[in-house]
Amino acid sequence: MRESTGGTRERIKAVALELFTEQGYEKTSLREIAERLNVTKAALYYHFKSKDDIVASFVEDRLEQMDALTAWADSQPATLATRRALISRYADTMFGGDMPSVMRFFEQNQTVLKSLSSGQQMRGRMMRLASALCRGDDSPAAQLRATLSLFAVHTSWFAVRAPGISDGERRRLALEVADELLAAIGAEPDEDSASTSTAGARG
Amino acid sequence: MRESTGGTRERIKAVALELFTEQGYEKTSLREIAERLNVTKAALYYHFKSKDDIVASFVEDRLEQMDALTAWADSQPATLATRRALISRYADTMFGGDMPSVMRFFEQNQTVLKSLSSGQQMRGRMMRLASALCRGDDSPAAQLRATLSLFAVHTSWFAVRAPGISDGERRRLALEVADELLAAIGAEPDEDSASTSTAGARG
DNA sequence: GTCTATACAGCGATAGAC
DNA sequence: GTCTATCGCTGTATAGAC
Repeated sequence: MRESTGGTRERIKAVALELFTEQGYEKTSLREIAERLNVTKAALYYHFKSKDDIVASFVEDRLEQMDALTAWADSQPATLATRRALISRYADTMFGGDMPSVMRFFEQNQTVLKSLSSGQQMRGRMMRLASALCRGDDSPAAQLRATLSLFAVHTSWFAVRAPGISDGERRRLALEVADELLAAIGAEPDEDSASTSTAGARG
Repeated sequence: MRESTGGTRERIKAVALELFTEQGYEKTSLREIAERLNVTKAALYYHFKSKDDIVASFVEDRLEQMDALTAWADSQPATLATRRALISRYADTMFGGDMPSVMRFFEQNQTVLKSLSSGQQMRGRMMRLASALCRGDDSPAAQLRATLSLFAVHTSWFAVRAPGISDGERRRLALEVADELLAAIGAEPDEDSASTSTAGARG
């Protein structure tokens, strides 16, 4: 390992992630982070180029995770079973996995992440995941359903207001609703869903 | 009318809404707004108590709009038809209505609005709308479905990446998916959806 | 290589003059 | 109703101690 002084860099990451998630990126100052670690603001600048760079540091791992997820999906047949397995694996990374906290941070800081480069990368990965979820059906309805199924996983964290509900139940609930959305992808359109179908060429 | 100098207050509101939506609340400075109006920062403080207060000013109208929507829903029978009519009216305020721009601002600034008082009010109204959407079925699944149906309306703005798709088509699409989600509310559970059942094993 | 001290321009906000 | 001047704070940058 490269940290020689007891992993100050890792401690910064941990505290920053906690504070950013709790009170938001913009409302958390570097002074606040530094004080919590009993160092000065400037010390942070030895370990990170900027405030944004702190975010980038703990987003990178997550990017690789999502890339792996997308790559796996693309190697599977474009069936409902694959879609369901994909959303289930995605839920694993949100609920049980090694870093659900990073995703909570992301969910909490959507706005500011739009202007952060790492946020835009994350956004791109999200869209690619949604694309993987509706492979074989690039209709607008399928795109919307795929995106909403990802949202179901995110939303189950705060939308469900039940007294003593557990994380496991939230996960199961999210997948139940997500599965229904995914089941409607790839099915033949029973209505006039033709509309503007210029049959977009997708890469 | 109360504006004597040509409606400076209204001009501030208009410029602020535009900039906040375009580049985000935190990344827009009062100096930027003031310069655009050829006044100084301090002049803004005659018209508004704070930066937050500018947001509150154009959020208030929207709150009343949502209150009216919720009140109407509560006066109707708790049927699927009511739910569908409600989400349709909601989509009207997002797409065709008088101020879709305010909603776009909201969608763009979710994070910061969590700490703004007007944002919390808005959040509360959103939850009440979701509650109205699942009246008669307070199961966790129903709450999740109701929330997602609102998200379907929001999400259709950016999740659907089709070349020349129109606002009307986005609206129709959003309602198609939302209707499916709403149809599953209040229906008798055909599975082991017995709420607190600890049987979470899904494969 | 790790950190402190110090400085800077810009921020939201306030006080008081015109 | 709008100004100038100022406050404490922010993210960022650099010089230099160990």
